Amino acid sequence: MTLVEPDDVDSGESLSLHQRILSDISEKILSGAWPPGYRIPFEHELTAEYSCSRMTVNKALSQLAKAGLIERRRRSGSFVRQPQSQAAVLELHDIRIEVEALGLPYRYERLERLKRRSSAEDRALLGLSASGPVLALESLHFAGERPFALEQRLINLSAVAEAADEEFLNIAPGPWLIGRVPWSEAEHRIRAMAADDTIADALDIEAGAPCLVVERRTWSAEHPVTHVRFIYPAESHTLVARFTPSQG
Amino acid sequence: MTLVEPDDVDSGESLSLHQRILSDISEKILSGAWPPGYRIPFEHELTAEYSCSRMTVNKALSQLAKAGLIERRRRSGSFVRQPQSQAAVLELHDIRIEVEALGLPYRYERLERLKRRSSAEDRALLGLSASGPVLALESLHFAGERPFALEQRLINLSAVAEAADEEFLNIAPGPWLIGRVPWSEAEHRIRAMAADDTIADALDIEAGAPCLVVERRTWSAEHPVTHVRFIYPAESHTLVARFTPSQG
DNA sequence: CGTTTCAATATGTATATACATAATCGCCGT
DNA sequence: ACGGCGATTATGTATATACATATTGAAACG
Repeated sequence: MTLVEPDDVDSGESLSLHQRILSDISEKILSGAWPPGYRIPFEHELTAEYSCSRMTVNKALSQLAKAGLIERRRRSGSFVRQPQSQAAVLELHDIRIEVEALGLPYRYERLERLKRRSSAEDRALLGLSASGPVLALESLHFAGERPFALEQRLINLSAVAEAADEEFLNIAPGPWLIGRVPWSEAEHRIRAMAADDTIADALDIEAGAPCLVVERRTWSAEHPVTHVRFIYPAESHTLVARFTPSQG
Repeated sequence: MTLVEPDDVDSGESLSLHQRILSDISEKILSGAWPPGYRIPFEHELTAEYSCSRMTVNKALSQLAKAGLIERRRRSGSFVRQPQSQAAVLELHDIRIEVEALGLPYRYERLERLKRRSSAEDRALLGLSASGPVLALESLHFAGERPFALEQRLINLSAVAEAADEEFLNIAPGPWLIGRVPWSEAEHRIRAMAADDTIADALDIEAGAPCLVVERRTWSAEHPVTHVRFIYPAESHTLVARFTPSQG
């Protein structure tokens, strides 16, 4: 199997060896270069590959195993796992589900789609250290006739290469990503915000009106996958607001 | 500070040293013996404590740091972190929120509360290796006058000692646990089930009627915290059912 | 021919060691 | 006093080594 020589990927600034092995291998798995069932190189081969000790390789592989990307079998080697079934890990805030739970018809509309090299802001949002290609998407989710949520999403194309070929006209990025990327961790942030002109226009509310913003960053084995920001008009969507303080 | 001598905790069967250090320390943190801000022993002290090498201690502490239970500062030591704010990590399937999102009045009722030594089944559900005290709770969540969901919960008292003193008459276990236990990982399982007599009686449906079962296991830094099973009558709650296959 | 045994192999865990890095403390000179 | 600078200290990362353990595959045996 053709492995990328470590020298070829030397664009990374000053990651630890351990981190580099980890991200190299996750990238190969997430990109599909190493499909499920594929036997990844033995520890002693990777030792030669990266010219480092077995302990370092072992630490990285153990971490990948803990993250669920690979499965390790004594005497046999380490194998890429089947992508985790969707039932195992739930995606929160699937807008379709939220909308339909309210008994309203759901509709999705893609507004913008832009492939670009990650800006500093993109990297901050995604939690990326190095620069690379990203896909920026802006979409609207409707509940009946009314705009229900504005979605601003960044997809890390280094982690999910196939997203570059998807127009996202008929499918929302969220559902598309589920099942394709076995995400291992997610971080949420919720806050209130006044709608600026762009948002107000998109959501058909008044500029300055309060909005609820839910941001989620998703990783797959230390590898940033996506950052998404859902913006809800406060009046039409008080649901998530109850998460914040109360709980009495 | 008085540390529990490793010899005193020798009831563990054959955990690796690394695992033992990890669970010892998480237990102290989760039980409150080492409060937020407390400086845990230095690596070289733990080295003496467990008579092992610094590498082993280091690996365990690094893992605890990654899980968010402690914060490590060079030259200063390692410190117990403030429990993660509720906004940082969302609790899914909070029944109150689900019910109120439907526009119905919410009510909670505790049915049973039983403190016992964990059975084999309890341990399997929680993912515990060793035996220990657990709290078994059964509760009902109402939407208006109708039962909305039956909750069967196990709480690992080794991880959440204070739960032993709570009657859970006026507060549901879910909200109670949030904010008290900084959970780091959760696993979900969704399936369909026919209601047996007990469930049918509790939910006021016919025996054999289809139910949706959502199970969640929660960990805090490798430490099993709780297992909960929500049982919804299929007709009254089609929301989560949409998670399963479709997504086309 | 089927079963048992044994050696080979890949991972699992632990050790001792070394050096890098960041943050703090205290000394010292102005 | 005060500000800078170096020594100290705790963690971060990596190495080489050793032995344990599980599993496979093949040889030995009844």
